[in-house]
Amino acid sequence: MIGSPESDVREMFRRSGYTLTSQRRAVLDALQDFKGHPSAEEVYLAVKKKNPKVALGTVYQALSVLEEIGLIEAKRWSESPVRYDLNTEPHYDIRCTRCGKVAEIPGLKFDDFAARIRENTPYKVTNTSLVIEGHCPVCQMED
Amino acid sequence: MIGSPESDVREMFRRSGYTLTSQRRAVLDALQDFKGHPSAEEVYLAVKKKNPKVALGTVYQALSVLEEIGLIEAKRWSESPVRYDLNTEPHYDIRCTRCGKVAEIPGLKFDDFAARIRENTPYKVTNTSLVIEGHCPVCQMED
DNA sequence: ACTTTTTTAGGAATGGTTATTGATCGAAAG
DNA sequence: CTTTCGATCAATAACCATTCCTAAAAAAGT
Ligand SMILES: [Mn+2]
Ligand SMILES: [Mn+2]
Ligand SMILES: [Zn+2]
Ligand SMILES: [Zn+2]
Repeated sequence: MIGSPESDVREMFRRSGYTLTSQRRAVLDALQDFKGHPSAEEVYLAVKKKNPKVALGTVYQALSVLEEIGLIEAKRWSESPVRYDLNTEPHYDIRCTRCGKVAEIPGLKFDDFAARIRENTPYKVTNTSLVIEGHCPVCQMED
Repeated sequence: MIGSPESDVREMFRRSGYTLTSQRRAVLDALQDFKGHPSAEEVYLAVKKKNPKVALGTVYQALSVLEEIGLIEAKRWSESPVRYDLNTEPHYDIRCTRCGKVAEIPGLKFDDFAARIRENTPYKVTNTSLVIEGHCPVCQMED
């Protein structure tokens, strides 16, 4: 279920109490067109093509609303701005540390880390995420 | 082997080709005294107590040298500056998202992620790290 | 239509980190 | 010892991603 259909988008907004404004719609569309894992800046540039007066801050805000209501996910790597993912199904992404390209890793499934961790710490575990880096096929050729 | 003894420190520097300067020593000492997982800023403040004329940039530089030669490790969480760890044995740390405290999770061991990942992507996997967040016991009481 | 609330554009500000530069240190050679 | 010359340093400017601020615009409520 990549890229929720129109009705789902409306429903998510309705339930959250946020309004589906033209800017938020534009950000969502840009993300859809982009197909990859763009940064806020990249989303901004894409959105600006259709509506040149949208502000970068608005894109950041829209992204965080979209994330909050569960339509997109934010993913972080250490040497990169946050990247956004329309694919909210649980999956892992790997980022090339040479060219920055992000790719999905299909079929990779680990059993829940949180359970194991909970047995070993008095902390209440609220979030775990596996950060994966490497070299993409193209960049490997430069070795 | 937490906090390598003097001879090890010297050996690591010798092999790397970097020189063990008084500033780098001071940064290492500060890290030792601190005992936790301090940020560059915190290391800087600690170092300044004994030598008020060190610059923040020098601390950043020293930390990256120490990391490069393998005496310390840098760890990242999303809402925090990089934190440094004298404990270079493989282990996991959890960070409280409310108060920022970082604690080690002893006895937690996952089998190598990289192998599993490699089977599912054409990327050459160079690095994986598990980011863990939660609420510490103290902060849990505020619930 | 009027009022209240939410969202936006534009731009300034922030925080963590890196880059630049001229001064200083320090090991090795003479 | 001195001189030399690269490594390192302090100080400070620059950088980048992101957040914050504010007045204006848009949307929602009545
Ligand atoms: Mn993805
Ligand atoms: Mn640790
Ligand atoms: Zn690449
Ligand atoms: Zn806490």
